[in-house]
Amino acid sequence: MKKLIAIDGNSLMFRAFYALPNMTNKKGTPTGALHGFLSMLMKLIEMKPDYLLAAFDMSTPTFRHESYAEYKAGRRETPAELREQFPMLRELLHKMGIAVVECERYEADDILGTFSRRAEAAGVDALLVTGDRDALQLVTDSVLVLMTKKGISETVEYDKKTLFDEYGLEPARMVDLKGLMGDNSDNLPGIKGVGEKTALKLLEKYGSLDEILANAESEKGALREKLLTGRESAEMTRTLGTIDTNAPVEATLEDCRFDPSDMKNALGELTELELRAVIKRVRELSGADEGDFSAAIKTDSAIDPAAFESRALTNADALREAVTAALSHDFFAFGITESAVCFAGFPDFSKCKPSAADPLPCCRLTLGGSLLDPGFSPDEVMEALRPVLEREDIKKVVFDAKRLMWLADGYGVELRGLEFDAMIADYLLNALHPAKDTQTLVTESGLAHLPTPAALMELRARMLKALAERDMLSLFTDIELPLVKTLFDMEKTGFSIDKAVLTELGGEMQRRIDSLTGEIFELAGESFNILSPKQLGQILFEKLGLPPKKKTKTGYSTDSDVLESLKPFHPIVEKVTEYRFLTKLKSTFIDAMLEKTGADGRIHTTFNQTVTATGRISSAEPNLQNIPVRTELGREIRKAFIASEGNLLVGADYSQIELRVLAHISGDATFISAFNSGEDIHTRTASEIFGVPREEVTRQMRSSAKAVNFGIVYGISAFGLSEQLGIGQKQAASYIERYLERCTGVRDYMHSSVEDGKTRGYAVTLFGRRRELPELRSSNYNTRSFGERVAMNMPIQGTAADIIKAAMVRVHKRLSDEGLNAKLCLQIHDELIIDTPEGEVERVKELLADCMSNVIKLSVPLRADVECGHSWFDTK
DNA sequence: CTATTCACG
DNA sequence: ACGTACGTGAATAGT
Repeated sequence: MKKLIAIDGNSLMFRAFYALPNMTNKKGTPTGALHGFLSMLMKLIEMKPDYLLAAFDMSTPTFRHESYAEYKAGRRETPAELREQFPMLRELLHKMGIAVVECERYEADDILGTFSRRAEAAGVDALLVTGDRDALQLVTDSVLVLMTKKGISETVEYDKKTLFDEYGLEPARMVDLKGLMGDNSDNLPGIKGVGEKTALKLLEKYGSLDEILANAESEKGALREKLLTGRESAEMTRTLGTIDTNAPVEATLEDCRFDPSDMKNALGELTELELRAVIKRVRELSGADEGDFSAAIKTDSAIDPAAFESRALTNADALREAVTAALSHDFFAFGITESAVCFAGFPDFSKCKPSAADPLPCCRLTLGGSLLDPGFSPDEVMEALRPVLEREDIKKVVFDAKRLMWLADGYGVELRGLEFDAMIADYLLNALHPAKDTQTLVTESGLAHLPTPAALMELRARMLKALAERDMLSLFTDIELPLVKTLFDMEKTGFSIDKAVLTELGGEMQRRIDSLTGEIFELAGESFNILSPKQLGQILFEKLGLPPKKKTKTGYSTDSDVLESLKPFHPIVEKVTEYRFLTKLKSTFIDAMLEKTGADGRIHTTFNQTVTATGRISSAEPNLQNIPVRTELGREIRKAFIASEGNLLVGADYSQIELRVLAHISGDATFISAFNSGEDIHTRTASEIFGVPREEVTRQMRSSAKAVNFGIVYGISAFGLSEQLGIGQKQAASYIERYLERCTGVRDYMHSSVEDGKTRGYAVTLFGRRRELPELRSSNYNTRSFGERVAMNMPIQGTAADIIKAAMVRVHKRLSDEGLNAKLCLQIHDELIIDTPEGEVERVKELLADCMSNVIKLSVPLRADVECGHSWFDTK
């Protein structure tokens, strides 16, 4: 359902002004009303209206003045400080692309009324925003009123029910109430001596003003007299209080269509007026912080739906015909939903623009069928489309190709010839806010209302252009797009699991967990849920009186750092730590993996290609990228991840890839020489920090240096490093200082990555991948500092992600080109695992190391360490 | 649905 | 004076 928000501009400005009467900017210009109005406006825009308008009164007399000269007489004059804010508001609204609506002889109320009726007629929901109770008469099932209270600090939303709950009246009777009570601010008399209480009582008794007046005689005493003498005055008040829902407003609903990204155009004016809080909100809501991507693919003219109305294919002949036609085209754009398959062929790219003359209109196949349309079974559809889907030379244009590959795979059909995946392109253009489906993408770019294949083709054209403008075409075409198929094959291959190993390990753990449970309850003197931080906190800090270290939002922190520091105080702490550790391993890894192992004895994870802000891949359901390795017991779990029958696992991981990337990007002489001469990088760093020869670096020094190197990659801070190392902040700061003194290339990189981030608005990897950095413009110190660390970290983590992705595509291609049966099955950020027939092991080891280390030439060598074994435990 | 905790790179 | 290391996903508790 589309939504209209209509604001009574005068009402809101008055209330905002009286809430902030003295606010001015540095130049002394009053801005309180503007500030209040715009803050409210931002809240309204968060509701994502499709249409938005601000209605204003005109200064000239209205039709109400014409019939009643005293209308609104005796009002205090508008203060000059408020009056001068109106033209500024108009200007701002104009720039923001928000319709300003006025109508000679009518008031803002009437405009709201008129638009609410127009919206109703167009099937659009309306929300009327005002502080004026008169608007409540306009409430219907699809028209709500958002009433401001206490100035503008609070709002109450009225629908028919809440209105009835409060007044006991239908919306249409609200004017009767006003007719009886009158309205001082409008100088409408109503009936003298009748206030809200009496009015409501009478309305409840008689139902309407007309009935009350007709039955005036049956009332007694003073009230009877009042009703009889006030009759005409009440009727006039009601007439004048009735909002005209048919005012001759020129602007149409369509004129009020709203696009948040247009608001960017007002940023200049807002800055001039020093409306800082508003600027921030405008930035966020208009997507100004997300670069100009939406503008780049945004269209002035939406696709004419008539030109691409999809033709329903209702019989086998029509389907065959459509498929035959598609086979003679270069492009095939399609989408599959639960109930339908939509597709269209296109002769070539230049003609993919919508035109009524398109030789192959979109076709729609109903799955399952209905009374009017028998529909096709999914099997029939896939079988019919097979020749098109499997033809490599027919270019497929889709959203989320990997999902479609799985879908086709379910029917034994292979999707070949992937040419464009809008989900991937969108991710490259806007990694922070990836679109969930075609629908969102198509509608948010203003292209069309429906995700038709035609709209998809148009999207393709715009996105390719946007990618080209950003120098991201190669990243898209050579890495991300082919990676889709690589990841699909990896998911399909899966990882073979030895369930017996897991079951055995799980049993051992459970026995230990059970005995720990008893010991903990014994030590605590009661039983409780050890996994509940709340209950555990009570036991540790209240019952046993241990000293709390940190607090969380909700209470005591009981994380592993805290428990570590509490170890000396009470024997229960160590037990709890072990209990936590074991239950974590058991439930997250043992139990979950057993659950996720399929009938084929394998786990098929899902690789997400569009979730991380840096370009990394993520793994889910289950996550195979966080299988334990750091502890001895945890690592045991890897014994259950085994090679297929007759195969071995060949695994390789990049050695220090992020520091090597840092060395390359920063051009730092110390790092480059260290890597080129094959030194241990942490030892080298230690020798720089502590100013001792490399031979004299102790284990302790090396370990500190390692933490510093990590810190550098994350965007160093003295606090973070001190936390990590358990040393003072001063000491940590001095490590960093000495480090940056010695590694000036790194120091300059840290500085310039932040500067570049500020000027460009985004961070970028060696391969051209971008991440927007809205945080750098924040007025909040913490947010801004975070932005700075991200600016330093993203190019490093992101480039490393680019590199392994490129390597994966290469490995995948070579395995297939060279006719090997080895299959990539897992990627863990800097590590690749290949399930390899024993006879291919040597070739695959070589191939893997070669692809990984030679995928790109940096100023330092990329080293990949290769291992092999029967289980993942052994490939280390 | 959010907060906390903890597994990985 | 402030309050932070970067990037993920999953289990659990508790609202």
